[in-house]
Amino acid sequence: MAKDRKIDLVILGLLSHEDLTGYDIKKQIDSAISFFWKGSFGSIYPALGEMEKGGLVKRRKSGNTGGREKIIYQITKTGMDTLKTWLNDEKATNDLKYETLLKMYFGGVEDRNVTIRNIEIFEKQVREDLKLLKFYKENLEKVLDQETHVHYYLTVLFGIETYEAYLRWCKKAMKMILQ
Amino acid sequence: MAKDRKIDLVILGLLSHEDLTGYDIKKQIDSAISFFWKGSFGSIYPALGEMEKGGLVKRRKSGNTGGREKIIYQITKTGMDTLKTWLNDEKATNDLKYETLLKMYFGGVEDRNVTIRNIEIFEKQVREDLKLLKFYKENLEKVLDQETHVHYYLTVLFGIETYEAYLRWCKKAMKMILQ
DNA sequence: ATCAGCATGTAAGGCGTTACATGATTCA
DNA sequence: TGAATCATGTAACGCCTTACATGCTGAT
Repeated sequence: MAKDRKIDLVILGLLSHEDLTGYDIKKQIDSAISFFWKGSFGSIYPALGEMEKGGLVKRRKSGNTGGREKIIYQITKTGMDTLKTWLNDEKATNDLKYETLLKMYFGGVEDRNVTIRNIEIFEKQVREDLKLLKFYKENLEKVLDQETHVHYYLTVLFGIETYEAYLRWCKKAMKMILQ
Repeated sequence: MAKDRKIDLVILGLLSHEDLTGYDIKKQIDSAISFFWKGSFGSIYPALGEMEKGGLVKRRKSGNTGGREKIIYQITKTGMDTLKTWLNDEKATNDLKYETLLKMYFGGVEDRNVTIRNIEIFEKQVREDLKLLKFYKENLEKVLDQETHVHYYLTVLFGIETYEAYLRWCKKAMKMILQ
């Protein structure tokens, strides 16, 4: 596996639950984990190819119904070991880039209305995302008896907790700027 | 200026307050804004060079005391305009990559002790960072009368608010896993 | 017929990190 | 004298995004 490429682990993680096509992987990244990770086709397909060469995943014989090719990938024993090794590795980098905060930090060169506007834009986005996260939460609560769903639930809880913190900050920040 | 390179804006933002060397810029990135933005010499020096060509920054005549060269950069009128245009631009991408959450999401393939350990590692880091953020907060409160410091203060408040949310999540998550 | 969604893949280019190369100054 | 800090810069390499190229299937 490539040295530091996290997309490989994301793919292995998804494949550890069920066999998927590259297209399915993209869809799952865009829905369930999109608020804390991103991935594009241009990174997924090449990664799948290299991982196949490396023996981390393999193609499953697919019942091609005469249509366009459709490659369903399956995780191998080696792939599963790689995933577990990573889970047990104590180092984890959380790489956060808030352009919004950059605009706060340097906002002093402009009129305060600009900063106010930037807080409003952020707040609007956060409210929308939070709504979605709460929807996920409700759905997961119906199936929490299954072990795997507890892990999904934890990430959703994380999202809700931080997004609510964002909203509290918006309120405080607005108050400070307006006074 | 390069199309989407945010390091340029960071540099312009820092130079809008005071003239700095590339080395100074790196130091400021590593201290004040490190919890929401990163930057290395390998990106700062080339960016400064290109921005000079583009007329966004210029070299200030420096009193070289016979020692090693030391280039002090100054923001130009064009640079200031670029900075302001960016501040007024409504789009801002907050790009978050939490490897910790990835490990939560896929934690189901391993024993729950692994997930517990990963939460503990995260919590330890958060506690340390939070201590530092609170130290910054106290120092800023002494100089809050100055307009610029209000903007710095806002980012620190953001950090504290979210890091405290992280800790609340750690507690909840631990409880869920242990039950 | 045509459009959205399914499906795979490549190419160009941008951005960034790490490691390396170089050398001065200051302090123990 | 040696280490830490100040100071600038380049080279190699890796990773990712965007845009493009291609074509099937099913619904309207």
